[in-house]
Amino acid sequence: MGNKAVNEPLISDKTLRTFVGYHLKRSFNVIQSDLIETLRPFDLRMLTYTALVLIVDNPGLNQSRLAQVMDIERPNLVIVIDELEERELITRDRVPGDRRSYALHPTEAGLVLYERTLEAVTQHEKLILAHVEPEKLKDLVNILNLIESTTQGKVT
Amino acid sequence: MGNKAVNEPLISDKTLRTFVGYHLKRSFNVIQSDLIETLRPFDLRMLTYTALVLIVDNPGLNQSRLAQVMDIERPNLVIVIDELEERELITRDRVPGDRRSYALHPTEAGLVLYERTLEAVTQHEKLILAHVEPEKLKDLVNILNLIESTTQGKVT
DNA sequence: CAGTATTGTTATGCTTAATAATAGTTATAG
DNA sequence: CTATAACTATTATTAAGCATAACAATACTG
Repeated sequence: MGNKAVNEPLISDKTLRTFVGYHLKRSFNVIQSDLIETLRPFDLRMLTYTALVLIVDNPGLNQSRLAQVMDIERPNLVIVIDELEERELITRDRVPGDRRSYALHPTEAGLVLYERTLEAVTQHEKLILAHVEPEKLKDLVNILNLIESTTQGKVT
Repeated sequence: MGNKAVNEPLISDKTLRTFVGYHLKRSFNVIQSDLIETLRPFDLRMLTYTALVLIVDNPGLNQSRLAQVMDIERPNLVIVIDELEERELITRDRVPGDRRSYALHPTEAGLVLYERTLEAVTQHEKLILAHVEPEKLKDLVNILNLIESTTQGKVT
């Protein structure tokens, strides 16, 4: 009997807590863990999911542009696109004007998966943020947009 | 002449923007990029820096406890501690009561590096967040704390 | 046409993070 | 007191995420 915690001296992260980045990381970790679990049944990782969503929302875009928007290097996108193509969720279509690049389009299966995951992800995020007032979430996003705009402006 | 952007069709991430996690990640990336650059001159990575700070703030803690607070697995902490020890920034001291564990303490050099990096990191974060009102940063941290508290409560 | 830029790709390395298995040590149950 | 369980640190291995260098095919430009 007796709580185990009595043996565990409390650790202070007071210095780290003075950094906004530390709080951002910890909060993101909570959301990310949930997202990974949410995507698991669909056999999607965060990157492949992000790519799928962007391809559905912007059919016909090429890999360079997609990598730019996703803020990753082109080489890293290749395996993501490979995977989506192998699973027949998207197609790499040659574009008449430029034989170097591919136009990326979702397949029917891709669209179906998009719809189903969108619903699941939306639902899960709603659940995990249920205890935060909607008003505060709006404020949060507004402030985060301010921080984002420090460097990034690659997306409409 | 002529803006290059006319050739680049605008890409929409409107679906992703409906997710708070997406904004969290993008904001964190801005801060993280800056932090990595800030730590580079000190030859510290984020993990080693975090460990150093926590050891300075909580001298004598052991690796299990530290891993718990840092939210990583114990095996992953070993190399971090190895590196800090090799650079003589911390010591692994045997504890009289329990010959299994080590008590981690900062060395003089560790304390000095701690002070110097703390100043640099604080300064850099202040700069990168200069265009966000202090009031909003306070709100931000409060809301992030709410989100953090969803799952995590390992730290004082 | 010659030289340069772009697209996609391969190869490679680094950082972060997880799991499995192990040795040494401590705690506990019978 | 001995067998078993639990804990600490470690090694090895794996995978995700992200970066750079180099390259072939194609397109652009002076």
